[in-house]
Amino acid sequence: MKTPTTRLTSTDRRQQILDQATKLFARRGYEGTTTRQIARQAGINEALIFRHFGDKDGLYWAIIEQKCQMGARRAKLMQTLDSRSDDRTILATLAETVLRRNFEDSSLARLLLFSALENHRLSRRFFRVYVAQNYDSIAAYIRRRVRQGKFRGVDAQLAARGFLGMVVYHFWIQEIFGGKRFQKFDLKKVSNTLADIWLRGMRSSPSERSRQEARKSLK
Amino acid sequence: MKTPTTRLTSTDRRQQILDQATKLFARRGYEGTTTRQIARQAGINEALIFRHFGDKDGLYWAIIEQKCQMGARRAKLMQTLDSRSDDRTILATLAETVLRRNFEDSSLARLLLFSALENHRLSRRFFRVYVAQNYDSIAAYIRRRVRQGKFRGVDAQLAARGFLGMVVYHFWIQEIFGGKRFQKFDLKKVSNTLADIWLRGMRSSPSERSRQEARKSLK
DNA sequence: CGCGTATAAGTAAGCGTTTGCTTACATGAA
DNA sequence: TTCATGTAAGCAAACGCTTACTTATACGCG
Repeated sequence: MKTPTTRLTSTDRRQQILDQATKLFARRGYEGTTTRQIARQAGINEALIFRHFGDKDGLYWAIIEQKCQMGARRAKLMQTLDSRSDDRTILATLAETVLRRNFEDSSLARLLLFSALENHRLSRRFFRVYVAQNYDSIAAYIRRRVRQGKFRGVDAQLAARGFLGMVVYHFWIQEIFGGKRFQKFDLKKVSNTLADIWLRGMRSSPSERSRQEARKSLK
Repeated sequence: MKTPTTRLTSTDRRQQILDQATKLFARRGYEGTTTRQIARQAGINEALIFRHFGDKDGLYWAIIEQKCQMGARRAKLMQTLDSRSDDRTILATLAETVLRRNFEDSSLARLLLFSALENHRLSRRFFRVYVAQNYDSIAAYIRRRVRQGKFRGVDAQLAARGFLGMVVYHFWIQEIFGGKRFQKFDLKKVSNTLADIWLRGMRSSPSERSRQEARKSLK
């Protein structure tokens, strides 16, 4: 009866449970996933989950915690914004990276949405790491370009939200709402088009630019 | 013990259950809401729910069905796009209306998101009525303006998605992700700013416009 | 190196509770 | 009187979680 399976170390097993649970929580949400499902998916006894994580909530926390650490480490995505390329390249690259990452593995996005919708207490840090932080980076970039007279002087936070909005919303529509069943889009085309619209919308017109330069030379 | 309450007619009671259930499903999702909660919220016995709707799924269907009918009827929101105002007014008004409606009652948006995330089978029609249809209206508007030489010739579907993306994403961040706890925004300012960015990004430059007119006169 | 033992990985079984849902009965309105 | 509105009570299954128990494995000791 007993299949003498090789035992895993505590950390390995912990990680395996974490991985399987992440998949399920991302697919069906916290309330929609049972600890029994997770155990079966991981091929282990349910009790192991509780030994490792205390309770279901603890498991969920551990998942978010892990995703946050991964997110903090990979925050260098936003280094794109410091590159010396032109604005169009920077923004199209940023958009393409965000889209590609999410399309390759939508579980993080789904987890974020689920936790925001159904479990606000747990999701605040999640939100800060994956959403608010990115805004701040983009907003800082925008403010710099405004100071340099390249962008119009609009609310940087709002403009940043506008850009990410275009990009992330497109992903959500395609992936979460199933829009991809009706229409497919070329990733590069989407990135370029959206970046282009936003950029033209932000660039200061020549007249504004000369006014800005005039103001500068006064000081 | 018995409080001799006045009885409701079948349709009235049905509607009352629908209303209360909508609130709860919007707040906690399908899996996160129990039929007992709904009964208590409506101040009735649980069995009444099953008499009216068969089972929990039937109740959820009835809610989505009702919301879809309401959505189909109010599709005239998009008539804004046919008004004779200038583009800036049209778009800012559209944005403001979408934002105001959602901020006043976020339950529809939450319901839409929840059903997309956790119950894909039920959500397709929902998606078509509340999302896809709006795209088509805006895309048609864009194509018209492109034909008139006022907008650049970008993919209309994508551009429409970009515009709604900016607006709807802003709402989601504020309301669903709790962004409003960190920063509040003036509704009119948001609408105007986002509409402005998008519009400047879409307008054809004078050189393009003259080229377009040259092409026109050739025919 | 072999070996016994402590320790932690892993399990079977089932606890009390809640879940969606049903049944049998009461009661107000036409 | 009739019949649909409404309820009390509870069922089987599934829920999160615990307990009591095996068993593989790392490791100190001779």
